[in-house]
This record gives sequence, C-alpha cells and structure tokens, in this order.
Amino acid sequence: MKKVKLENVNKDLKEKFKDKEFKRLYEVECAKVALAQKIAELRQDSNLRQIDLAKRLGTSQQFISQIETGEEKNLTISTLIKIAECLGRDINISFPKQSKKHTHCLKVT
Amino acid sequence: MKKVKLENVNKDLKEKFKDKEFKRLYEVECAKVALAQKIAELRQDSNLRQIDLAKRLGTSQQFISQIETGEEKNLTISTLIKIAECLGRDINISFPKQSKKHTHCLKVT
DNA sequence: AAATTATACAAGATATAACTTGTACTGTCA
DNA sequence: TGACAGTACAAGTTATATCTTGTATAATTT
Repeated sequence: MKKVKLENVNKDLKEKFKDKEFKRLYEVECAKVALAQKIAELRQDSNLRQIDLAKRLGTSQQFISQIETGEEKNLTISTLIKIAECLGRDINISFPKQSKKHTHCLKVT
Repeated sequence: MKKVKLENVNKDLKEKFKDKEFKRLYEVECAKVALAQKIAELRQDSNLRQIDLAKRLGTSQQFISQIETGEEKNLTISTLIKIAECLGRDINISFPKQSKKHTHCLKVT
C-alpha cells in the first residue's frame, strides 16, 4: 500500500475546500463519522461487546458494526435514542448560532 | 369538544407510567415533539415562513409543515443538519449519563 | 496449528423517512 | 364578502435506514 503523507492530505483538502459545496458535504461526513465513533467509544466505556449491545437493542452484531464503522451513517433520532438508552445515556441536542468558520456543523461530545 | 382537566391528565399519566415500556415510548414521543417544536421556533426566530425554509432546503412547504407538526417525527441526522444549516445553526450533541428519574431521554435546547 | 473471540464485509429484504401534489383550513385585510 | 397569505391535512411515490444471514478476517488462546 502506498504511504500517504498527512501534509499532502491537508494541502489537498485545502484546495478542494475552495469548492464550498464540497466543503459542506465533507463536513457533514465528518460529523457522521464522529457520531459513529462516539457510539463505539460509549459502548467500549461500558465494557460491552458489539454482540452485547446488539442483544440489548434487539438486533444483530453486524448491525452495530455497520453503525460504528459508519456504513450506516445516517441514523434516525429514534435509533440514536435507543442506542443511548442501551448505553445508559441521555441525549442533549442544542442549536448554537453557526460559528464564522463553521468547520463543524455537528459537534459530538 | 369535552374539556380535559390538566390534573386528570397528570393523574392518568402517572398511572400509565407504572408500565415502564409505556413510559419509555411516551418519553421518546415527547422528545420528538420537542425537537419538532424547536425547529419551528428557530424558523420563526429567523423570520422565515415555511415556504422560505422549504426553498432553502430545496423542498416543499408541506414537508416543512410535516416536520414541524411532528408528522415526520423520526428525522435523520442528515435532515437535522440540513435544516440547522438553513437556519444558520450548528448542532451540538452530547451523551450525559442517564439521570436517575430520566424523565427526558432527549433534551432539546 | 487449531479453536475461539470480536469485528467487519457483502448482498440482500423490508420498513419507513423523505418527498410530492392537491386541497382544505384559518386568519387578516381590502 | 372575497381575495390572499400561511399552514395543515391526505394520499400517494421513491429513496434509503433498518435489519437479516452468511462469511471473512484478524487477533488471542490452547
């Protein structure tokens, strides 16, 4: 596999970001990945395997994998709530005014 | 139309909440309605009509109505992000530990 | 090296979110 | 009263999120 230098990735993105629509879509993708990773993190913090969370949710290990790898990257609110519940979490959503640079349309914490 | 007393509603709910599954579903519904209302509120704060937001989103007034009345009550993250963007908002999502009483699985602010 | 464990990949089926069009309702104002 | 503005209702179609089963991979353990 060819090695990719980070600095080149950055340069490349900066160039592509001149296309505002591309930038928008890119940010949305980042947001979804962040959400997927957060779910994986919360699960691991609970010392659960994918199969354990799956059982709580009443679904399959594979589906959890799909969610966490971002293959299922457009979750519905219901699914998000269900997952959070199974991990002993509530969800807070707020809508702050768009920041000037708005590098992140969605912040997951 | 028969007049409904609030105290009776409360009593009734309290009774029904003994069924934990009912309580859970009820809370999820509340959450979705809260989200729908928040969207309507943000739109009104921006002095936009449904048709204006619809145009920004590239959709129809009726669809916005469906979202705000909670008829479309299971929005996807993408739709939520798109709407927020059109209203000049970012989105913050966090997953606090479930509160003891957890009367609200999802808090919208 | 064989078995086990945890996760990911792949190709589907089905339920439903996203969207449409047409129309009806509820003000408000000329 | 009637015209218009803003929103909601209703019944669709289409795109896609949810979920399935089967299998593959990668890392440990025996």
